[in-house]
Amino acid sequence: MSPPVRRIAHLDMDAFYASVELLRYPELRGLPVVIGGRAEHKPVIKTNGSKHFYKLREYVGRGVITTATYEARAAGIFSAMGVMKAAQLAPDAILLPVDFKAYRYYSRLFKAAVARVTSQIEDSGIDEIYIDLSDLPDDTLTLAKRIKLAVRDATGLSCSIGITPNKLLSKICSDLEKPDGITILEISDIPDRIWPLSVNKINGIGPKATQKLASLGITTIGELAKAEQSFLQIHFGRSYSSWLYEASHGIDQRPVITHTEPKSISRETTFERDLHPNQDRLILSKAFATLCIQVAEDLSHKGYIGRTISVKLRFEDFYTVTRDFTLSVHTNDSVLIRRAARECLRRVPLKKKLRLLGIKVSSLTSIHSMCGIGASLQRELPFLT
DNA sequence: TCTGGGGTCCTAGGACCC
DNA sequence: TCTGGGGTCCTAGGACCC
Repeated sequence: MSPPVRRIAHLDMDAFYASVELLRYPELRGLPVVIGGRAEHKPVIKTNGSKHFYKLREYVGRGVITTATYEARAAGIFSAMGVMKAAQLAPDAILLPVDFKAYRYYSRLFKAAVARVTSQIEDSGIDEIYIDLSDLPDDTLTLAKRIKLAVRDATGLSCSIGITPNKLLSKICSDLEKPDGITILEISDIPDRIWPLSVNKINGIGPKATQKLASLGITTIGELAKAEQSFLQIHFGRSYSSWLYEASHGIDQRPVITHTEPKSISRETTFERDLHPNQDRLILSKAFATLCIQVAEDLSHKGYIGRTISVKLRFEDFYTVTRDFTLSVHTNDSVLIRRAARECLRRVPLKKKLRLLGIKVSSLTSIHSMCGIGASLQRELPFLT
């Protein structure tokens, strides 16, 4: 007997960061607005109460777009595009700085609203979730409408929902009727609705795999589904090729995971200008110390200690290296983290200018889980007392 | 006009142990 | 003197995602 067909929803907030900003600045509705760049481009409130918004053409320097309103997307602007490039496409688009505190607040609001419908929710980033509706009595369209209404009531924001028998298909479908859409698909709809789409619509097929597939004459999911498995295996290896086959046929058994523990906590920063390892030594070591302190604070706020410390360096030519060092004990102490990170740094030849510096702590364990440990171990962990 | 910051997962080689 | 696998940990890099 085959297992019962599941009903898995993927909910994706529409242009989330930009939409949150429009709640704050409703006068910008209908205009091309992009979120990104550095913090100093906050709107200026004039003495007569009117606001001055920065435009893309006024921006100088590094930075990328994180979100754009649908009006700005119409000009060809997308996430991860350099701000300077976006400025060429739409010089008069409004530029707002990112405000993660606000987005996290609205993220909590919409997730809490959905949680009042069902607790079977998997977090999948700040603006999207998977929901397992299998055990709910109502029909699928009714549930989709109820969830969208709950999100709108709680936040004033719209979202798009895809509902299919699994996460892979639902993730594709939530994107099909954006914004404010509902897409419900069954397995039998795959040839008509999924196969015409480009392979990169599959979550897990990124730029590299897309390019490689294109070089093999495969651009749509349907073409991928018709490819010989032995042919794919030659080019992608056994594990990835069998996943490609299953994905293209809409096969995905992954459950909705309602709770996960973080695997790593990190901080990194891209400098305003590339820094020379010697001439800018003071600036660099200040940044290095700050990152260690920030990671240590993040760890203790979130209640974790870790024992693998990593540094990440990105040079002026974008070449990136990482080094890590595993301590014998877990820690959230910035001094221990800095000491280990410095050991990592000594293993990197510093010949070129630096663009980015990052610190990561992994091999995490929650301080909660350490509560029952014996006295001998506690002596090793003085920061717990 | 180059390309942010926070993550996850996978691969692969070497050390080390049984 | 030569020849084994299996399992786990550590380290480094890369693809991918939001």
